[in-house]
Amino acid sequence: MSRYNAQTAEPKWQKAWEKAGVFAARRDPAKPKYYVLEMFPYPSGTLHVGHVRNYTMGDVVARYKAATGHAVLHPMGWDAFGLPAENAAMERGIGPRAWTYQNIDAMRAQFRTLGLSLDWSREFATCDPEYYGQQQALFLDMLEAGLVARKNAVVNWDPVDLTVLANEQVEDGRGWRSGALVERRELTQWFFKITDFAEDLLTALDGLEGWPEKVRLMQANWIGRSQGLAFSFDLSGAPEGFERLEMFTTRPDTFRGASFCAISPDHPLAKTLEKDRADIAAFCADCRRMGTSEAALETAEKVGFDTGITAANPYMPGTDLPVFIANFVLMDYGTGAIFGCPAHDARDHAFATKYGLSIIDVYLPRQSGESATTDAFVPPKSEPVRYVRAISGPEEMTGDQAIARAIDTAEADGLGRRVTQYRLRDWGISRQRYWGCPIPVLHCDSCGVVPEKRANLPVRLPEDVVFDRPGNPLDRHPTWRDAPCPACGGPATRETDTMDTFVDSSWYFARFTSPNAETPTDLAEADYWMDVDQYIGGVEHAILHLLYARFFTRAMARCGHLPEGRNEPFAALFTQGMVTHETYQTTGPDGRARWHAPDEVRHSDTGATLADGTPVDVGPVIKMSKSKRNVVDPNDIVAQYGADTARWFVMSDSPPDRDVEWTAAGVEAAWRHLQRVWRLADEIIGQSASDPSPAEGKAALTLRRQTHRAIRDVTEGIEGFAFNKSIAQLYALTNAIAKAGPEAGAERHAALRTLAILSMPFTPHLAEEIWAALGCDGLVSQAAWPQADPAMLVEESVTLPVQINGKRRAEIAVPAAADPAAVEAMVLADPKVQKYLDGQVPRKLIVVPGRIVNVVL
RNA sequence: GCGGAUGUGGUGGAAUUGGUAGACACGCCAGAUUUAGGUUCUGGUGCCGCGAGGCGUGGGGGUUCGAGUCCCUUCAUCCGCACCA
Repeated sequence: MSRYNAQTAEPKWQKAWEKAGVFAARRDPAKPKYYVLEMFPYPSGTLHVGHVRNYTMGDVVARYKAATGHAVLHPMGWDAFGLPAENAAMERGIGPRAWTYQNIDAMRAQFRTLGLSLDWSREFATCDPEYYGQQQALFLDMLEAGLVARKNAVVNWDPVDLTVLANEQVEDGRGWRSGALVERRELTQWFFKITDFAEDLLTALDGLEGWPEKVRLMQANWIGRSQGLAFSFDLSGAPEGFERLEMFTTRPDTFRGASFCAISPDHPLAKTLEKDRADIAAFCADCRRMGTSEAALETAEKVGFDTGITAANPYMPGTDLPVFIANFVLMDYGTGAIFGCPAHDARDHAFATKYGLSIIDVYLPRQSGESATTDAFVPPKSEPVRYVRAISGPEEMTGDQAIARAIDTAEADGLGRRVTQYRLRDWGISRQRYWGCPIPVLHCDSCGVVPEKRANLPVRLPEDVVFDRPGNPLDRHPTWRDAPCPACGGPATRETDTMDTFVDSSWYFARFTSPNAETPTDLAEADYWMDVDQYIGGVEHAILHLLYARFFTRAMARCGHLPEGRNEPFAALFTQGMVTHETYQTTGPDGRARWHAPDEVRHSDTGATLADGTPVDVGPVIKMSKSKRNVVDPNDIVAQYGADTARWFVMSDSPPDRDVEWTAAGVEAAWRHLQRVWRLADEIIGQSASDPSPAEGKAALTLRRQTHRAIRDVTEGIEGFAFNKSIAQLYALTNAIAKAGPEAGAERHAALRTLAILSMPFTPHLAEEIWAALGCDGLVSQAAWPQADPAMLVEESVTLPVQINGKRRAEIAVPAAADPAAVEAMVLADPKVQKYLDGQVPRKLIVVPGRIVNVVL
């Protein structure tokens, strides 16, 4: 009996696939196309088991689609720009470019050992000048199409690292790396005008039926469309130029409950006031400091500063509403100014209580009619309430009805207009960093901002840079920075900001359709392959990456780089779960906790210990992370067990969208199963060679039925992204073949052939090995997927459970085709049923054909 | 606070969508072979009960001939978003 040796078999088949060019994507008019894509990896340098799971999922789909007659595109590339390369440059003196390409080489080699059905001929990295040069061309096209804007934006500036920080890089008002107090700085930045597409990006979500509902909802909330009224109140006591205060509200029905107005500390009025008033300046400074920390924001008390200015509410003649500067008003949303209605908004209520402002009911509960003095009364807008201070309309209305009427009235009175407001903001893409795609524009003293000539693309990143001090090395690289103005030829300087790396990942899927084109895409290729039929990746990209990609397909279509109307990049999206592992901890002599890697820990009946016997605390099962050291290196697994074992394990047990716990026992089980399949194949092939008995008889027929059921169920599992169920069915088929024994004759041989094809998407190397041993032609990776024969799926006889008053009391065997009346007779004749009947006549007899019988007494 | 999910054996999870709850796997128990590679094979394994039988899908109620599945209510856990006017 031979043993299956993954270490020799796997490289052998990988070479065979490569030699035959099995996975090269080819346009084929005779076949439907299928584009399957997993989110491309960042080349950190090491593959982790999360990658193995993610890419195996895509591989299962790709291999299955190829077997079912599709022209498959399944490419791979590298999301290669980004900050870690610069950090590496600073920490170890290796250039970002060298570091990145070295990582790519290492990871590609690791990927190769997994036996993924990837078309490597299309590989590229986003830091290849051939790629980012086309991205620069896209930028220029979008600039011409009016989709790019240049405007000021406030950023978190780290004065020590000389860099902009993301919100999450600011901790307690300090930079995460430098610890320096973060400043708010206004910079002129480049923006993509994603808000131009806000409405379309929102409404088109309805058509994305292949997306998880959860992700669609998150995107809808992010875009945040709301209808409301834009209006203004006249101010008294305000500085010149601020005679009116522009506001936006979604609840104009509560106008007559207004008791104050509030503006953001960043509002132009606040900024004007703070110039002459030290107390206001101090208050605003306080608010801004708070704004940098999320935790502080959450717990922050609502505070305001009474400016002494008042606003006149036209719907409450004679009242003067005090105007506050308040820490809870956002400049980024609406106009940065609100009116407060304490009776019907919890936050306004808290604010009014604190500053002794009046609380005026606009509407009351229909039944109790109680006033809202202790708590804000905020019923759903669809619920009818009793209006006591409506702008117009009957006493009883829903909030929605009252809002519509209030808007109509305000428009008729010339006091405001109906507007649609979005939460979505334009996408700022400027990054003050080196390792990114240069923005292809120059700044000329006489011509202003000038786009680079297309002939000069790509604007390459200079290679002779050093990271010996903070800041962007492009800023201090005169031979790169200084260049002739493309318009007048005079002296000019290059834009030294580079693009957000989300830009790189917003169109790579389109580039894969024609990775060598002289333009961003080849329209004919894009027309054939796009959109991506199945996209797979982590839910952490549910908002930004996916929204930006959706924006880019629209922008590219407008610029002629994608076929018109092909606006959605991903027809179907699947968000996979993470790989988790137990954590292991000991307490060192210094009293500090230490984390331990799984391979340092020994398990026995008495508990977990280190090699030297030190007891180990087994902690919770959490996402694998370097800091907790609960990681498993795929290299080790592949070297020890082979790629098929790793693939089989990560696809089994847990549904793909849930987390899966990596356990040594689970890997062992996968490995044992694959060995068992091989032993079984070995035995059957040996026997059928000497004894090719015909596949008749009962055992053969049973096995044939089981085989066809397996075809149906494994296929269903793959189609439904329930790979764990497919795996369970493959286990069941293996058990069935083993159980059938030699009396099933040649049927075992046929079942084994089917098993080889059905398991090919999961364990392709072993499948090839069996396929070859069976003497089948060609590669199983190119074999056609089997079809379940409907005749083999129906049973001739079924066992029906019999319930008496809903409790299962007996079973009867009936022919599958038996009609209900015959079944009824058989049930009543059954001795066990008669025992329970005890002479009574059933009131009712329910026969669900093929399912169940219920006798009601 | 708002929004969304998820709760099934010792464990991961199945359940034809209202029709035999626990497929498949891990683990465990018993037996066989005496296995040299990380054995393999057979049988058993929801809980209580010696048994007939009873109970059982987070808890409580309801609809139904029949509920893991539908409705109401409640608890727990997880995720997303957020001073969004």
